Order: sequence, then C-alpha cells, then structure tokens
Amino acid sequence: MSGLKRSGKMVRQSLEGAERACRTQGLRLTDKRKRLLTSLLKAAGPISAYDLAHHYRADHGEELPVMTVYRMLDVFIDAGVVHKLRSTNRFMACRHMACDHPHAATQFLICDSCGIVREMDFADAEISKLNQKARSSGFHLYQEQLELHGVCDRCHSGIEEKTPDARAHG
Amino acid sequence: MSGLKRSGKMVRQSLEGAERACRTQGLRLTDKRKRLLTSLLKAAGPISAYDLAHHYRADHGEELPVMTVYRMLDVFIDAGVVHKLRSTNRFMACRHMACDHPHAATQFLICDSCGIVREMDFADAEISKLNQKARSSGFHLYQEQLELHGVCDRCHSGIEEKTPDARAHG
DNA sequence: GGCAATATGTTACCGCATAACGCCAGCGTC
DNA sequence: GACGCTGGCGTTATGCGGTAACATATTGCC
Repeated sequence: MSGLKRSGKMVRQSLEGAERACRTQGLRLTDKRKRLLTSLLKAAGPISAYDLAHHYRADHGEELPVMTVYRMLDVFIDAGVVHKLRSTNRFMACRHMACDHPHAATQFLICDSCGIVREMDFADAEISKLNQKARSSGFHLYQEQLELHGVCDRCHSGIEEKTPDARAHG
Repeated sequence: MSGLKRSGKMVRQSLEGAERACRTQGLRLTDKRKRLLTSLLKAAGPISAYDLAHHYRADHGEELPVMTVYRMLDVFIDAGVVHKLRSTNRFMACRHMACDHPHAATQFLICDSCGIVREMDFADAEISKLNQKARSSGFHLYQEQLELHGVCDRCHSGIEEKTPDARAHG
C-alpha cells in the first residue's frame, strides 16, 4: 500500500526530510506545521483537508481551522513534500519525504474501490513521450503528475462489494 | 480548440449520434435531455453543471434544477456521449458524438490558463504500455481517461497574463 | 524597542454534488 | 377503468471542498 500508516521512526525520518526541504527553500517548519505534517504522515492514505483538520484535533487536542490547513498544505506542496490528488481532492505525504534526492514526475495509481494510492515513477522515456505528444498538439505540459484510476488487485479479486467507502469517481 | 461552439448542422448531427447511442443502450432521449444536450453542444468549452443550468435557462427560457442537470449528465456519460473532467469538475460533449464508431481511451489536454481543452487519442501502444505498468504494480486500470494539465501555445507565448479566468488547478 | 514580514485566526461566502422524498406520466395487466 | 410498476423529473435540505478579506499574533531583523 502507499498511504500506509507510518511508524514512529518513519515519521521522524520524514519530518527531518521535510525540515531539510523547507530549509533549502527558505520556508519555516513551525511547530504547528510539524504537527500537521505528523498527522498527515500518520494517516492511512490520502485524506481531505477537512479530515486532516479532524485528525489534527484528535492527535493534538487542539483546533486547527481548515483555512490554516489549506495554507499549510500549500506550503508543503511548494516544498515538494506533499502531493495533492486533483481528481479526488485529497492530500498525501510524498513517499520520498525521508529521502534526500528530489524526484521529478510522479504518477499515482488510485483504487476507486478502497481508495488506496500507489505512488510510482514511470520511466522518463514515457513521460517525455507524453510531453512530445502534447507539444505536437499545441500544448506545453507543466505538470506531469498523472492520476490513473482503476482497481487494485485486492479489490479486483472479488472483494469489491465489501468496501462501500470507495472514493468517488465523479 | 476543442470545445468549439458547434454550428446548427453539427448540433443536429451530434443529436442524431446521441440518439443512436441512447437507443442502442435502452436510454430515452427525452425532449428535456435533448435540450440540455443542445446547450452543452453550443457551449464554447467544458462547463460546470451549474453553468450548464444557466445556459439551459438562457437557451430555452425554462428553469432546470441542478439536481436534474446532474442526473441527465450521468445518463449521457453512461451513454458515452459526454465526458466529465474530474480534475476541473466540468463537462463536455464528446468530440465523436456525431460519428458512428465508438472510441475507447480518451486523453485531454487542459490549458490551465485559458481553460480550453483538446481531446485526443493516443496510440493504443501507449495506452497498453500504461496498462501494463499499472498491472505490474498491482492495479487494473478501468478508465484510461487522462487529464493532462499545461498551457496551450497561445497562452504560452506571452498572453497568459491577460486571461485571469483560468480554470483552477488546485 | 520598533519595524517589516510572515504565520495564524475569524468570518463569511461560493461552487460542486447528492440524499431523500414526492409527484406524475406512461405502460402493461387484470 | 383500476391498479401497480417504472422511470423521469421537481423540491428541499445538506454536506463537503475551497477561498476572499480582514484581524491578530509571532518572528526576524535593524
């Protein structure tokens, strides 16, 4: 799974990575932001800003207005440590937050049945082919983030009916 | 451009295509549905359900509740004559509505500056490669609809600043 | 300390989307 | 014709996603 709940150790490592990323970009990682990121890291998968606010409250016994959540998420997205899934309006911590190296294009496989997301990096060749195609059609892609919808193996093998909480596919 | 306003003749041909599509699937193309589809065909590009309701009123001097608009759009999407852009919450008539042949995968190039959308069909090879990749990652894609965001040539060549009504990418 | 810049809180609002319920038209059956 | 069924449509209310505008607090810097 992708959005797997992270262990304490992983959370710590990820926070350090986020700190690095923020520092190199002149962004402050305040205590609140750190707490929010922790809640996001602990989430089992991509969640909405509103849900994240609820988690924050549950995790830290403190109210955090959605407005603020959105603002913080924007900061993290700019810093490259959080992704937003546009097709489902959900946010998730970047799989590479704990790594040092940056990663460029990102593709997401989204299960419309159980909601889990797999973050993967296709070969550059594929991406540049996409770009090429787009260019020849008069477009300049500036965001190679692909969100591919489907069903994961688990759900595909017959258990679909048991997970009614699938995330909308509009 | 993709969502180009259609001429009277094109609208008529498209409606006939839609009628065929609905008939073969046992769906009724009522007068109201036909009028809604006409309004959608006449739109300059992908529009929201709420905007479509406004257009309907302007076009036919009759109120149409959004609820109904959504229901009708669902019917059309099932029939394959209307697409929903998940990333922008907008709907557009399928470019192939007037054709006889069905078309499988669809990709959309979306300009985040001016909002125009280009509907294109990538080579099957590309799509099957995507599918392959997904399969090897434990996913079954059931919807190859790709929504690629970028900037169109026109907007890219310096006129971006003049179109503040870009559609959200957010 | 004083100032500027940034971070966070508050309020109010808009847009997208759907649940739940009810009404009515059309159609087949007896 | 009465009955019941089905599907199309209307009405109401509501939830969720997202942000503008403005106020206040905190931080960093001189």
